Amino acid sequence: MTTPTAPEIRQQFLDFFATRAGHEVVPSSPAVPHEDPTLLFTNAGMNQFKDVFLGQGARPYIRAVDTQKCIRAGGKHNDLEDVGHDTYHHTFFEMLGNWSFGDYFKSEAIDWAWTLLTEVFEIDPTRLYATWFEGDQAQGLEPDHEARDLWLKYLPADHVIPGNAKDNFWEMGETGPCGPCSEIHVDRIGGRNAAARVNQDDPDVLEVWNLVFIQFNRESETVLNPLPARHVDTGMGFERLVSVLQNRRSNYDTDLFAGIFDRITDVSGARPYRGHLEDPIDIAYRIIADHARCLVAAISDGATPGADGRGYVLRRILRRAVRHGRQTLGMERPFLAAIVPAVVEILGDSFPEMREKMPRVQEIIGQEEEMFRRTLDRGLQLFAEAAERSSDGQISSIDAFKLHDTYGFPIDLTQVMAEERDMSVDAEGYEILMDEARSRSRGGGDVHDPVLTIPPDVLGKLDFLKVKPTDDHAKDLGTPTTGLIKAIWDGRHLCDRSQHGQRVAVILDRTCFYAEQGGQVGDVGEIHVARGSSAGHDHVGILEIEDTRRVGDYVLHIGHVSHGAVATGDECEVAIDAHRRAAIRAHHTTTHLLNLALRAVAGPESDQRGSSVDADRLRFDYAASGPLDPFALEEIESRVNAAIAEGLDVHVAEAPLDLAQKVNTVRAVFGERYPDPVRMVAVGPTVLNLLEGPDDPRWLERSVEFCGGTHLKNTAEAEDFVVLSEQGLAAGIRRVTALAGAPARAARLETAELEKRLAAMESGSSTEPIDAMIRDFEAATISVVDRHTLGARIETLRATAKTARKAAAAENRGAVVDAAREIADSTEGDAIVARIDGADKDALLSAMDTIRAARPDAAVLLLSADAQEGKVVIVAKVPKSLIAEGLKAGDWVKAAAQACGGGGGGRPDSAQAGGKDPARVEDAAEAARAHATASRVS
RNA sequence: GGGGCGUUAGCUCAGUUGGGAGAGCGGCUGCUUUGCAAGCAGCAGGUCACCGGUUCGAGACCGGUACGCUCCA
Repeated sequence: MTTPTAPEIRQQFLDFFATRAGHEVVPSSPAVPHEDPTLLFTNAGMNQFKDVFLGQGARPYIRAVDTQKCIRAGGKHNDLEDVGHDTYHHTFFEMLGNWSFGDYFKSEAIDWAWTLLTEVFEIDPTRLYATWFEGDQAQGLEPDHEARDLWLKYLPADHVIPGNAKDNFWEMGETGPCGPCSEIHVDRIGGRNAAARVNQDDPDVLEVWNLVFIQFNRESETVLNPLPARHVDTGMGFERLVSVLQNRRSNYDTDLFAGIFDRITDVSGARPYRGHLEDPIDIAYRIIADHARCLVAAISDGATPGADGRGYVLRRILRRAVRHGRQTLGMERPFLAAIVPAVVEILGDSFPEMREKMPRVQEIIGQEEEMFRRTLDRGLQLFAEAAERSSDGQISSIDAFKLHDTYGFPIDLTQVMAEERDMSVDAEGYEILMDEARSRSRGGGDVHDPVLTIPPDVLGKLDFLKVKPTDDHAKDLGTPTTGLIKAIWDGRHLCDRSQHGQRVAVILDRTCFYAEQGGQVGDVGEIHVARGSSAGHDHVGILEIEDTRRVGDYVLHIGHVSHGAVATGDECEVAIDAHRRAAIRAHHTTTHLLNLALRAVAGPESDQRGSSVDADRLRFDYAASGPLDPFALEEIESRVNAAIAEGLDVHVAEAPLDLAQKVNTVRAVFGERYPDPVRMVAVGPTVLNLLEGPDDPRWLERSVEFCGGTHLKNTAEAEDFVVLSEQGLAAGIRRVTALAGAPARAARLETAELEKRLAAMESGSSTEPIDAMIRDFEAATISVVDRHTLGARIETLRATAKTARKAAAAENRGAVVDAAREIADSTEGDAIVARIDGADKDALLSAMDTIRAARPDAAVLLLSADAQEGKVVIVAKVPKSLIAEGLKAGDWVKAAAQACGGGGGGRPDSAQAGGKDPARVEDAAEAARAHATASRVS
């Protein structure tokens, strides 16, 4: 028998379920889940079907088979530190899976798994073991005898093993769908009974496949409810399967990794990979190969290394790979980008996006590696300082921790470097500090608002109660409508009624509210119950709606009862805040125009990466390698305004997805899944025009997007468009913030106001201080284009004002120094007290220098009254000889300052003070003279 | 999401208990020279990120904002 290759094995799996059992072959969802912010990375095959299990979504098929890109490197499943040290941990792996959505269950799933493993893959049946759930009394869970009995059809009793809740009861999270599971394990050795080694982390007896039977929803730690529909979710680790079928003892000894190892050998010049577990060089090989696969998968799906969230996880992975490459394989220069093609060579056929995005992936990895090099350089310097400080040959725990926590210098590197200097590191103290930091940063876990969503079993109940999906066709018009209250959800229960002050989510039979979706915020507004309920009660209630969300096909109106009470069955009048909606519509339509303008100005690579459409502004995030210059921003602003001036009609219609995607100008959002039929929003041409001639080059100048949002009827209604700012969000992602409609008009007014003031200053007809102008200018909400032009003019003014100020100060200082000379010449005694009005602190100190140059042995106290500013400045210096006689500068100025409503202090030889009452400056001078005399008498 | 650190001249960074904003490199000028980062002297260059507070007085202390780095989840 010839050894099958990895691609062959993958294909056999997909074919088996597709041809024998009618499964739909579904592509992997992205390894970076754009739609689910609660999840750092796709970490299991079920992620892309989560909405189905939650009862919030459906698919056109009830059986599916796929291979899913998975990353486990952050959050709950974190295998990062294990990778490299054993034969089977990965940060990136493929999960093969077959799925039943309310269709087949345990018996079919187990039969097919057995057939595939023993007949198609020809695994020796005596090497297979199966586990089943033994039940858990504490949680009130029954044993899964059904699964046990199904396995006993194929396996002898000593190969069918019971397992506890930890191993054999699968849960999606603390709450949510769950159920018993059954694992299949393979003994690589054979010819023995390995039952005792199952689930013992024995590298030769490993779990290959987990069959999960989802039949409950967990509401809380103690409450489990049966699900309306039961599902099957299976997951088989592809790399493990390949190692078994290729008869290798390590996942890393398969053709999934060989090509990557060869490439690392070429790039590093190190000796080839030998596959030893303890060998540092082989460990480095495994780490680099695994991490390279992970980085390629994540970055080609749109993630970028960064400072938080998934970006931070990627940064750590990259740094770990780079460190092992440098420390162990001796690669001084950036190398990781050069490994990428080897990864793409192996995985690119299964995941075409890797091939497509390869140049960009290499660019991002190259930049990040360069950045890490700078961090290391800085760390080296700080390490040297820390080593210098150490007196006992040990780097202190505080230094080690600070190097790590504040400067990102990894602890193991600190240890290596310490050893090179025959020093050690206080690792225990470091761990204590690290634990403290960890518990500090835990703390505030976000409290999610239970009213905002509805768990699957309650959704099932709604279905049972025949609450139909909300008809929200009226949302596009947004005009007031009437409806019936079908359900009230208080975050825990469905209620019949809700009273004044309560916060609830209300489901109506129909609504004109728009639920948050596609970046557009949900509507706010009011729901009035004006008449009695069907039961004839005579009551009135008002709901203030603060937010609108969608759960499955229901629209949730979230708010509190501000007056009276409301009950299910009530008829109500439904009205959104129409002014707010108008601003939102203007922002949404101009967001589309902005997207188009960006493509024209910044190039076709500037894909949308996020969007927020609110009443007071819009934000648009896009992929970009660098910032937009002022001319590009001006071009974008004027392109959008040109489309507004044209008065183009906005057409909205649904179209079959396959036809819609053929339209040449459509720009789909990366990683987004679109429904079929899809809703098209076209600015200019009608949807019919587009579908009839999808290749018409004229469309390329028009905006056409797949979008569920609410839009203007005609671009002219937007009136104006203003780009507020353009800034970097993360490496490779930039954000444009902009305004349209009324907020844009306000911005233009503000610009006009500033321009008027500026012009007055330029012509000399205004004496307004430039500093006030600059403050207002910086705080202003105005177009970035206007900011640029006004900014240049302000800069000119500022430079002029600065020169003038300096000249005035120099002149003043000249006059002050002249006065000082006179004082030096005309004053008797060795304690000089004199006034030089109109001098600021610096000028007064210059005067001081002048006098002391002429009279080195004299103590000098100078006062300056500034009637305009309303204050008095006092400085004093006393030579050593007079300090000895009891005259201290600090006391001296204090005595003077107190006489004119102030205070002050300083050293005995030099002090400064201030007073608040210029009218009493002569009193202050008198007090100073008195103090000088009195202090020296005593 | 929660911490830590940073932001001072064109660049790299000092700045002690709050009391006159500094160094090195770079720039300009002059001199001396002209073999490897030349030497000497002089000069210019700063809303100490921004806003508010405490104070007679803030680069420094307190609060907030922005940006950057970094750690943890």
